[in-house]
Amino acid sequence: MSHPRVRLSPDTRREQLLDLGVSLLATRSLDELSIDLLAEEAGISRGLLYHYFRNKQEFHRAVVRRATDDMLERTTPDPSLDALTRLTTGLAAYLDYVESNFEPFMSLVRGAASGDRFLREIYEDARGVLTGRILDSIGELGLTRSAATRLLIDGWAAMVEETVISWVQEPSVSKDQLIGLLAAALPAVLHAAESPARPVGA
Amino acid sequence: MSHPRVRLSPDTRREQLLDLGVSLLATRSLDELSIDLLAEEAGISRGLLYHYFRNKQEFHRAVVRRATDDMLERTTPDPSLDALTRLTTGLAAYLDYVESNFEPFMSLVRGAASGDRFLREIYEDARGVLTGRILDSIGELGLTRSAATRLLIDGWAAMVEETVISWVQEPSVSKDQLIGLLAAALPAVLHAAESPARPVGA
DNA sequence: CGACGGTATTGAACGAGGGTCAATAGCCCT
DNA sequence: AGGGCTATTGACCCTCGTTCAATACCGTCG
Repeated sequence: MSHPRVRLSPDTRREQLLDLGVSLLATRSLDELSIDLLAEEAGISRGLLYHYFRNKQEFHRAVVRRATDDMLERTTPDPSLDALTRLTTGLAAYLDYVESNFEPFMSLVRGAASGDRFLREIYEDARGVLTGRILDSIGELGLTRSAATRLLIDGWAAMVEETVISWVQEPSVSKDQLIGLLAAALPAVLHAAESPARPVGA
Repeated sequence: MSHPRVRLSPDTRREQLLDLGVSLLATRSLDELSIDLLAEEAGISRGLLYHYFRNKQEFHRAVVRRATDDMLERTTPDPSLDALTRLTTGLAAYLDYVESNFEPFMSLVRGAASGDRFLREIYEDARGVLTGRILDSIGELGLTRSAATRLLIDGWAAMVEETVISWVQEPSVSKDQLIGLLAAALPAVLHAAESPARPVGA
């Protein structure tokens, strides 16, 4: 049951551990990813993990960061396309990613919400990249900016996330319809900002 | 340092522990709410907690459920108002709640995302109540239902949540403006569903 | 008003899991 | 082939959740 000691280069070992960590998220949540389990799966001792990561938190952060980098890379739109097509293909790629990596993706979203400030930052950075892509396309999409634009785009992103998660678990419309809905919701929300705000009661 | 033993009725004790749990969330995240800390603050031994709750998870769930019940109660709209006013006053109450209970609120949202299935259920139930209120008002708001309505209302709720959290941390518009934006976004999003979906590339 | 009994409460003990470190042994280099 | 650098180990400690038999508070009844 005990493995022979195998000596790898630091880079190789680190990569192995991160890759393994991400793949384990397919069947486990982040806080079920214990040092014990990882060491067992990697065929190393628990102690070794601490040569590569300061503690479990930092390891978790590194794993989540790797997963989000992967997600961002896979959803990068082709810059030669026009803004509207970038939006819809970006949404399609995002949807595909969530569909085929549901558990790791949920770990990202969950981790975001966990108490850990750094995990939350990783998540917010990732969302920032996604919304940044939109923000950059605003002019080309025929939309204008206001004080609330950033806020609303972030809100729209949250809506996309929630909707996609719900849809993957229970598809109530076709994939193309969903993409169409979400794409249409973006200008709809931003236009809502331009109509005067109604004063609230009292 | 050790307290004299105090014997309370089960109901009183349970209430005390739940109330204390909720109030401790004001300065701590859910997973920083340890048995040790709670026992210390309550002036009881750790063991006692296990007469009232099966384990820590169940205690956490009970605390979170209490916090969400509180939130739902405080944001219940006056049924004698018309639908649009219910919407805006409901949003205003929600905003007020998040403002004055930011940390406990974040614990709810965070817990939702944590690995715990039951915490997620509590969160989804709470959101379900909020969106149910909207769903019930749809006709009165002059909106129509389609296959995607539920999905989009959930999405809109996620947008509200995200936007409100961002806004509380960095108010970039006035409170009334924010409420106006969010209220306007609801019909905007639902109308977007009615325009035909654009087919996606390829 | 005092003892008595039910049960709320305790605290010591256990186990699981994170974190540390001096000792060990693979692999590359000459 | 041997030696040295350092990747790797495994035993140890500590924190924290959890259990349970023993204890003592408080309402009740004589």
